[in-house]
Amino acid sequence: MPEPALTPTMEDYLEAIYNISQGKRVVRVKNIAKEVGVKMPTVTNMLKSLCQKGFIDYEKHEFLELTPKGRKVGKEIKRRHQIIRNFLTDILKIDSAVADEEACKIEHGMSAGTLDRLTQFIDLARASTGTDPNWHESFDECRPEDVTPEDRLHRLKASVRYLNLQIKRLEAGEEAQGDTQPR
Amino acid sequence: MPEPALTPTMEDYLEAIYNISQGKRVVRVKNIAKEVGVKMPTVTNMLKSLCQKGFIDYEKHEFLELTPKGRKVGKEIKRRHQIIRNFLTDILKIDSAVADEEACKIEHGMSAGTLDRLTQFIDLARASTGTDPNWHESFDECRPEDVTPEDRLHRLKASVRYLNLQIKRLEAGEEAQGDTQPR
DNA sequence: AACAATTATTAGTGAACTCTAATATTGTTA
DNA sequence: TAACAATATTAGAGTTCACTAATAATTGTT
Repeated sequence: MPEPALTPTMEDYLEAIYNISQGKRVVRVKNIAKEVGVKMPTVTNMLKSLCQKGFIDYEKHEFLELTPKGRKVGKEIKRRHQIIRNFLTDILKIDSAVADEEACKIEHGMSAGTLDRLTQFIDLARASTGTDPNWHESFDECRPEDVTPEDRLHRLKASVRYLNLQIKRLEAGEEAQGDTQPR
Repeated sequence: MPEPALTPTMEDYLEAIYNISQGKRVVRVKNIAKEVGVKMPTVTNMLKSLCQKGFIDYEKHEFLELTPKGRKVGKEIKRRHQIIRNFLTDILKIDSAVADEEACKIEHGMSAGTLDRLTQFIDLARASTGTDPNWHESFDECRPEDVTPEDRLHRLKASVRYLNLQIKRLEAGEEAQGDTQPR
């Protein structure tokens, strides 16, 4: 049985409906149109299609609601959006508006597995800000103009020393472990 | 003057043509079809459109070539693809095939600025493997199946090679550039 | 209750991208 | 070179998603 064949566009609509239904007591065609960035007739068309596919309950001029199936999708897409957005703003320090815009386009192209991985990464990177000021900090100031070549050279050499130590340990059959956090 | 209005799909075709023209001496409709994942008539249609827009030189049954304009686009999209792919495989440790697939979908949604930022980040994360034992290590460990010591050794050595190259470049007074940003 | 304003739907169109089936061209080989 | 195989194009059609213009339904106001 071929799955519902949900297009990225449809996912966007479901996400929009999900978002609106969180903030307002009724979901209006007008609101969806604004959120998605299309005209109202386009929304009406899509609503028919989503209804027929079982993602929303919809009868014209009446209330419109996500079905459980539709809500699940909407929620998932929103989750993806936020994870990607977080990565862009918190890690890459991209401007918030730009991050939102790009998250919209990216969110349909990543699998759940990759998203999970990205989440783990963000969490860990955040946690690391405390334990190691280096990487995160220096990434902040890593804009071409900010880091002097000497700085960078210094950092690179330190890295090489560390890596060579790790390699030596590994080759000696030891468990390679960070010395600040032995487990 | 409104820009050429290049759709993501068109970008994919230009990337494909660019890739093929790197490996083979002639670019065939058949090859493009395979690379993009469509049937031949679909390619023919697109070729007309790309030719009309000035991205390729094309006359039916004859040789087909990217124009400078088209080559620029193809190269840029390929660059994006590789940066994203590198992030997915090297940082998130996503399986190579999956990474490729997802890079395809994501590559059209990110601005040049964000891509640059991501490049910087990848470079730094690689360098940080040494300076900070914590974040990167433990991130490796949250992986379902653990990395084998051989894998790790391999990776470490690659990092050292990479870093040494960077150092050499820096000491030679060159602009230090990551291999994620081939310009 | 009647009218105006807001909101929503229909009807008709068009662009982008894909397909299959049929046809044409080019290249190869006996 | 004639015939066959490989490659490419045309013709015609379908899906998805967007639009404008016109119409209808609902809601708010006097």
